[in-house]
Amino acid sequence: MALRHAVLAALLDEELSGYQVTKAFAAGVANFWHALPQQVYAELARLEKEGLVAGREVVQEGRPNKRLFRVTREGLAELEDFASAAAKPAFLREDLLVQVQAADHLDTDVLIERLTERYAFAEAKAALFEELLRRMRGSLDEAEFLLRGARVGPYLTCRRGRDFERANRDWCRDVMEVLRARQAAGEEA
Amino acid sequence: MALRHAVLAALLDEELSGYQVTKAFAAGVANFWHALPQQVYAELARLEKEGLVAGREVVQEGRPNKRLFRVTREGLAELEDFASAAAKPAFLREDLLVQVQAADHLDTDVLIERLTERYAFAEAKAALFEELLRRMRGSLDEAEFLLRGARVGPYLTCRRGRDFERANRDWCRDVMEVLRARQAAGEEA
DNA sequence: TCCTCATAGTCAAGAAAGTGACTAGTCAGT
DNA sequence: ACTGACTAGTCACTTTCTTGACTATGAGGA
Repeated sequence: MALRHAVLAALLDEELSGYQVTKAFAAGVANFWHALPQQVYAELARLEKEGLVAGREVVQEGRPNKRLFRVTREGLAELEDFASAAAKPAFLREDLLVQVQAADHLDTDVLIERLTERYAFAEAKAALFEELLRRMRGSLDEAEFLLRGARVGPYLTCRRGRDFERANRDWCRDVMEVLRARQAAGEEA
Repeated sequence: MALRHAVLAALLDEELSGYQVTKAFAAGVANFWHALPQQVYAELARLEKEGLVAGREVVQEGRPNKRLFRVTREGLAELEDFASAAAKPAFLREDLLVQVQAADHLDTDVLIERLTERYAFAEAKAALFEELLRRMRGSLDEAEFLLRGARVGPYLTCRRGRDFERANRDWCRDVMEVLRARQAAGEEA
């Protein structure tokens, strides 16, 4: 049930609309958690019913009205509770890992296509995170920001996201190199 | 539906019992996918019903009988199909990331406890993967094994697992450093 | 003018994953 | 004699996640 805590964490620093929260959890920019709009709205409704977040209607002109949510005192207590319990470590769970696991029994060229796609995706996502980090830092250099900046939490998680995608990119590169070298060695024989 | 393909991939190189497959997917040694015994057995049953794996009973003395499974031609075709479609990239989805995201609103000492736990876990798991890699390599050095060893697939996924846990460990270390430095700076002021 | 994108959501259904409990025999140690 | 760990599984249930479709309005471009 970490989505509920992820939503709470997202709302800590500013009041956001449900729509804005869904954007934060969207595929491209999910810097610390990912979820679809339907999940987010459902979770917000549950959180509001339980009094962990409070919503208020904001009437807008030129576009649909929206509801802005903020975390209540009870919501913060819930988060503190969550943080006080041991976090369960996550597992790597990638389709591509399954495909590479079977590499010795599959067509190398097909696998290299998959790796190339994943490489490009990882590269793009790492660049996006890098850009987000730059914006969070503002004019400060990193060491300065980490020591004195407001809100390092989102910065630190974003950095993990960037490094994760960099690691994915590098792994894809290495695996492609290995597969190509073996292919060449095989043809030679 | 990647568990089914993960199970197929696990059975590619050798005939295994359901129990052995559950061990391969267990928390400690899940080098490319993770699942509980119940999930594994259920998936094996489904795969057998669909003719993607074939099981045979092996009578044992001194311990319960077991069923050994192997991948059929249809099963391999299914895996090839799976590999020919684009793999969907996974997201980082860690409780600890949610906790760190909220770092600016939570107690630093509590968070450092969580980070210390995760650090130790990551370190242990990375060491386990390292040991597995050593065993897979045997007497060959890595470059030699990657070029000429049999079955590099499992080796490459295991390496990703090791690097993932190393990255987790390093991130935990860095985050703790940042949080401690801010704590010290705050007390000083 | 039509088409698409962005805002701001909602509903229903299904697949996948996780939890807890339980059977049953063997072996090693206290 | 009892306890706990290992082998080898199974049943039932719940939560979580994903898929797909659908409602509105307004702005900008071809």
